[in-house]
Amino acid sequence: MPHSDEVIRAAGLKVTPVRRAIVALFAESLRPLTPRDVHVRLLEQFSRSGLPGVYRNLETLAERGILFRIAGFGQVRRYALCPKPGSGHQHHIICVACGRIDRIDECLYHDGMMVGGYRLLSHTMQFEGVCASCLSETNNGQS
Amino acid sequence: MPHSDEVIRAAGLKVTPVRRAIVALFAESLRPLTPRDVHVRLLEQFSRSGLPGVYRNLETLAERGILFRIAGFGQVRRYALCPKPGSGHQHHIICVACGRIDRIDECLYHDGMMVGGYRLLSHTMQFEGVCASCLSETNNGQS
DNA sequence: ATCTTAAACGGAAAACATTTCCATTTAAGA
DNA sequence: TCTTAAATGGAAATGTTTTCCGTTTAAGAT
Ligand SMILES: [Mn+2]
Ligand SMILES: [Mn+2]
Ligand SMILES: [Zn+2]
Ligand SMILES: [Zn+2]
Repeated sequence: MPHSDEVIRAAGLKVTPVRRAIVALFAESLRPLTPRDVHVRLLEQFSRSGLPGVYRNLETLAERGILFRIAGFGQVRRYALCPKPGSGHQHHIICVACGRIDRIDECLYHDGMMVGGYRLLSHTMQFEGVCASCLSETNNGQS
Repeated sequence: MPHSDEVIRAAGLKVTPVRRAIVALFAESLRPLTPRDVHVRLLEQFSRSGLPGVYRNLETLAERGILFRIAGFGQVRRYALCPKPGSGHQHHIICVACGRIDRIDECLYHDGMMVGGYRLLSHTMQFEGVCASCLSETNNGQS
């Protein structure tokens, strides 16, 4: 009924209850989710949800530009909703103090540019830092 | 006998035959090596080399600043020799045409700078592109 | 309202990379 | 030599992701 169906259908995918729930989950979530996160949440609604189905759906949704696959924080994969379906790659930063993950909108690299003698085709980055609220709390923001 | 012993000893580690061979391997290798790569090469000299020992050694050598651990190219870890023991982090680029991996020496990010409202503590990056020699071969170097 | 079929599904098992455990060996300093 | 903490190999565990396969289902056509 909500908005998820449109997105799924527009991507040329079947609208299934599981898939609808997954997209809704990301639409509501403020943070990237791991396959395990998604699976746990799905089990609340579908007692027989399987992890392979979750992986399949997340990959499919990423291929269709609905989700973005985040790698590089540990060996655990995460996915985030694309701001608009089909919008490009993303970069993220994790706060070492509170674990929060945010999307970084600026990027200093652009595909096509020359880097170390290579013509750049794609790039991924992972940042670690201290978020604004943790900075102010712990007062190690300056000096 | 060669230079490896000094490096190992200077790091406060025992000089064992396996460890000496590992450091020598990296000193001779022009490219980063996976734990599996290292293990295969070790088996040529030590028929009873174990993979856990390889992992242990690579991590130990990385902790001591002799090797640098490269993550983010697929789910396979790689290690490269640090230009000088204790030199900082590295970034790498892989050629999608020939698979070659090179170290990138310039970097546009610096820890301490502000990124997306966070104070940056560390960062990793992985680049994909086409290397100079593949660029000239396939003549898709310009426009 | 059925029929048909490719897509999607769940469950079990496999595939991999990495880690843990533990008993044995060994480098290095006394 | 002697002593001991560090290092080692092998087996097994871990944790994530993938593959296989038989069953179910969404969606378009009848
Ligand atoms: Mn970018
Ligand atoms: Mn850097
Ligand atoms: Zn924080
Ligand atoms: Zn190349």
